[in-house]
Amino acid sequence: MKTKLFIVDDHYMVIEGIRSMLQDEPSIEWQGYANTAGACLSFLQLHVPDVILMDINLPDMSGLDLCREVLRKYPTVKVIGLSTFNQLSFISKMLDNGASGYLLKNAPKAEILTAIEVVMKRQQYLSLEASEMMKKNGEEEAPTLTRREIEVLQLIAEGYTNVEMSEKLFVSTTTIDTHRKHLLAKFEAKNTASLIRLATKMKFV
Amino acid sequence: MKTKLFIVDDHYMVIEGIRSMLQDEPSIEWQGYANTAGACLSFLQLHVPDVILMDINLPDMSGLDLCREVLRKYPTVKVIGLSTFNQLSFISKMLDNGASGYLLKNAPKAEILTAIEVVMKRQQYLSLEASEMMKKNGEEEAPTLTRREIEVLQLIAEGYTNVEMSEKLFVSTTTIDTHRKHLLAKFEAKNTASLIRLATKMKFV
DNA sequence: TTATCACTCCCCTTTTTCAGGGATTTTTGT
DNA sequence: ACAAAAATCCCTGAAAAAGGGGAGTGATAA
Repeated sequence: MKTKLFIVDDHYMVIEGIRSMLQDEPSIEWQGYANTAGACLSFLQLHVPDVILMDINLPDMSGLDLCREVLRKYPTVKVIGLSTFNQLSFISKMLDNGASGYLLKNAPKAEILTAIEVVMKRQQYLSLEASEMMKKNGEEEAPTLTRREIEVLQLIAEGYTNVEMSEKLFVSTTTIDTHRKHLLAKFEAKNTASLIRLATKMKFV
Repeated sequence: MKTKLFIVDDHYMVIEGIRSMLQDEPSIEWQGYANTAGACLSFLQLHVPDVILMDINLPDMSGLDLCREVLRKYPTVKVIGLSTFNQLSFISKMLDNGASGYLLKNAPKAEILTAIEVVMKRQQYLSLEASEMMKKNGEEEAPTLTRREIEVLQLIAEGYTNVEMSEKLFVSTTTIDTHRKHLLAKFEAKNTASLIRLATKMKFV
């Protein structure tokens, strides 16, 4: 029984690479690829693969959202996240959204095959390098922010003062101050500078 | 006369993709690939290709430095930078370091061939999407900072206050304050928050 | 039907940063 | 050797942020 494989990635080179590596594998049935989340969802209306290799960064939708969406509609599909080193902060969120595993884009052929085998057995596959990176970077996990906090955070990063924000958002300056305190607490930052640095690294800004 | 092609990228999928796309091209002679800057330099001692496709991010050295190093030793080589969208800020630096062109990793086969042709004619190849992105982001140029200013900037980003920095660097708090004023002026930032945001985007932090 | 959470608002105090100056001493490049 | 750039130090006053409290409302989920 061949494993039906589909790929979503906006880099032709990556798609070509995987296709070239796996097209002669007897255990794999290459179903095709999509460059965008939209193209992926369209394809799934016609064919449902066993495994989807999915890039974290897509032009029209984040891989996070696409993953959730796909699994909501087609719960039997196994999703394996694809990423490069510097995007590891997203991976745990990807797993939270139901992905069965993740691979780094420098994975050799054997590792890709192993990952597909493992997730087909309904187990989780985590690449070694990546899970090590997770431990290192895992200490600084991105906090959960509310809508308003994200809004304020982004205005702070743009250089707005509390007074300016209060005028822009039609609330009191003390309200902004409260949001600010919550932001500092959630990021465990002692001042605006470290807050913005952390927020930028965690892609909030 | 075939064009001798070599690739430096730490993602197997990208290497496989390019190899698969170009291996049957009559105009291209595939010379091989390297995963690291070190491996690349070793290879070049034995064979000198016509064109090198070079990723901006390598594990052991930045593509910027590798590009400069390679061109210093082998000035006849043409280097084409490879990148994804979010690394465009590096591209202009890559060109400054002597690269002949750059491609995005979602480039189709035809574009890669065009790029190789163009740089072989000693012309520069800039991918359309990327050069557009350059224009947008090109307006905010990174200012020139002194050693001390970079030092202070990084400490600010880590959350140090002026007093803490003055103790760490064994200077007066007023000195730190002066550096800080210069930083704000150079970045045209009105406060610490926007300073750190800009500095992070420009890779100072 | 209570908690819980997000959002809002207020008080007070202290610390830190910003905005203006001005000025001296090292480095560094030519 | 000399000019330019960098690094150092100082003053004052105003503005902004941080630290520490408390508290009411509305929505929503258990």
